[in-house]
Amino acid sequence: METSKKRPLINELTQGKELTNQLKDYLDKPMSAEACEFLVEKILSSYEKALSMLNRGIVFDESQTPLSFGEISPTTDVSDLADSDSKNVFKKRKTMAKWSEQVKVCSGTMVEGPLSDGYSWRKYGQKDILGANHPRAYYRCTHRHVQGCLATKQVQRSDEDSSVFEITYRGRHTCMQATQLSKALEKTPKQEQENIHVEKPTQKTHMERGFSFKSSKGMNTCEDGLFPSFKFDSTPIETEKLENLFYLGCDSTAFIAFNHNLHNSDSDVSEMMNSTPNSGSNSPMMDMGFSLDYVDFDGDILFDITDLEKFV
DNA sequence: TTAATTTGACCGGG
DNA sequence: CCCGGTCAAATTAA
Repeated sequence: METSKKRPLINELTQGKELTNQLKDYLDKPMSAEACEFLVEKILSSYEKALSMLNRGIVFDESQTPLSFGEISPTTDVSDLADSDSKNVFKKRKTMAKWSEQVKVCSGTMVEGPLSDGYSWRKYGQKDILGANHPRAYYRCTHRHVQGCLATKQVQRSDEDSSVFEITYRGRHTCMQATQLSKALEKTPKQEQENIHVEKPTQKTHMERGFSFKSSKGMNTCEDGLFPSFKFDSTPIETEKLENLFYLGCDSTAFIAFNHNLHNSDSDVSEMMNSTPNSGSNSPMMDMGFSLDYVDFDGDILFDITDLEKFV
């Protein structure tokens, strides 16, 4: 690998390591969930960027305001959380991971299927941007309403080189993609499957369908409607990438897994912060059985708290 | 008939 | 008020 590409990679990994050390130091001390979440957020962000560089040979990252370590204080009071849920949501928006990649279209083959970056996206808007020759397309995770996954991306054709697309991702996926989901169910013992709790939200009409565990057609598709056909000039994607899809509760409270093997007696609603960058087929999460519950985007918890007790 | 895309309206921040 | 981002009704694709 050329040095020019190695450097940012090393930096990213180093930052990940330092942040992890920070988190480790804080483990024994009283630490607010918020601060913890923030740190984990940064760590995952680092690794994601690094992986992205490796996977695609792509490059670049801007955006993320550099982390000032002083911001994270173990003394940050948990009581802050109690009175400021709305503030937290606001902060969440601002601190949400954001990173960019430049993807070059393979000029020859126009026969290739639609681009897949391993996730399924749904286009929700397109805008002409001031000073840009091409419009910007907006995508959100297909599972937004079903699983509350807040990940989005923007795609914009480069002005200079129209074979280059700049893709800006915002927020990590908290959803389980279809492939992940079926895999999880395969490995979940029958009895535990029956315990999987499905809450049907009643407050939001667009969520009334509830969570579906059966694999339906179309769930595997990863459309990228803006670009009917092109592929990466660097090859690796798919399987390896797909193994890394399952992130829980990194950016948001949107998707929470409650595990009965965990004892959270002293915390009421404890978010599990658990990324499972497993390379094999068995993630710890998958093996233990869990329930999936809704939380709405604004942070309102939609499931009945009494249901929760069955699982903790 | 359902799911995805298109596209103008809408909204909030600067 | 302008601009970028999102919503949602209408339209098209599956």
